[in-house]
Amino acid sequence: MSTESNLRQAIIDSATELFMKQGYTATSIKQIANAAGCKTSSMYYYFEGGKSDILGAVIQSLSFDMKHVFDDREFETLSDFLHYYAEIVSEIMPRMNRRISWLAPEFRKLSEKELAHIQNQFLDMHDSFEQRFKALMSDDAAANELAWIVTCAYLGYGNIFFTIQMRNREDYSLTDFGHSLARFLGASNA
Amino acid sequence: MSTESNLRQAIIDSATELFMKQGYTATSIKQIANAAGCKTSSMYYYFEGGKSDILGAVIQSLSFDMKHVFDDREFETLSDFLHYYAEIVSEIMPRMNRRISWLAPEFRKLSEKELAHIQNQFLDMHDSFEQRFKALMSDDAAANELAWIVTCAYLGYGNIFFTIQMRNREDYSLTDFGHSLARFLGASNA
DNA sequence: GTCTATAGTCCGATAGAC
DNA sequence: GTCTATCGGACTATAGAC
Repeated sequence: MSTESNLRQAIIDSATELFMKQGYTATSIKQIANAAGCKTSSMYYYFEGGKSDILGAVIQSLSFDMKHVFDDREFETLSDFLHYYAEIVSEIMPRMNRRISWLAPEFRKLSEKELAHIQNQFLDMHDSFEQRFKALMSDDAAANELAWIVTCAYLGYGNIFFTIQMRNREDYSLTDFGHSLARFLGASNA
Repeated sequence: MSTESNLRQAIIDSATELFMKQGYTATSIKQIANAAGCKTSSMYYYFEGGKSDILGAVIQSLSFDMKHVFDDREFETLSDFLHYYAEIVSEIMPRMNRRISWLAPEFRKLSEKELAHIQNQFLDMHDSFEQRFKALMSDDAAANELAWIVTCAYLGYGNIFFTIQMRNREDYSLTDFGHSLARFLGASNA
């Protein structure tokens, strides 16, 4: 079917998995080669720039697909949407967070293009909220602000409870968090 | 005055700075030694376990001191407190975020004790909010929820705008964010 | 306590056979 | 395209002089 290289994709997939587990610096090209089923020298055929070229390819392959999740749904109130979103995001975010948390210490090394690619994932999340909120609130500026609050709140939850692995207090699930948010912010629409 | 070792503290300080700049894995013990003004072999006198022992010492030295900032202030409403906090946190959080963001990919390597030490920093932030909110709201359970929302929201802002270095849209400052939060959540008290 | 010297390992990368 | 073989360098850690 496809004439695209299997090995190239195998390298990207293996590298993605290893970077998520160990971080970029802690992962050696030998580990990537082993996981991809080839020798380190073979990787230089597809990635002339070596390890950093692989990093670039991995970043370009990251995509979160936030928007399409509720493109076909309509909501009557802000509260309805936020409660519905609380359920949806509980499924999506753990994976999303796992995919990018290892990147934080590497930002200094990234090219403009790679950095912009990651940033756009966050902007997409904000814009996805903003578009919804504008349909449910009369004040466009307020919809923009609220979209930032919700984005920051959810990504902060991800930061604390996934990245930091904070589990030693009574459980406070992502779903619980979402519904709390809906309750407090939903009132602002009235 | 103090009979404590100067070199030991110099190693911790140098390591802290380098870890913040480059991350733990990317920092070599030679770099730490150079910055501390000694040789790598000397570090093994104070840190028998080598590099990972230094990491432990650095983590133990991290402290954010959130509470005392407004221990002597009283607020009449939730909104008053959140608006005041918006200003305070703008000064504190950039430094706080810089101090811990490099740690994220290292959590797998940490001991129970070191992990708990970091987690307690977040719990302290939440508890600091919760205590305030209980004095300003009638519902204790709601105060707890709101404290999580605010904590997650602020640490999410830090994640996005400091760690991710997202600056390519129109400015949305930490102070702006705080006041937006105060406006939306302050209404919940009425 | 701090040093010099060095052991031993792993790293990223390249040359060249097939 | 993928391999074997190998280079020079950087790394963590240790031994032992002072």
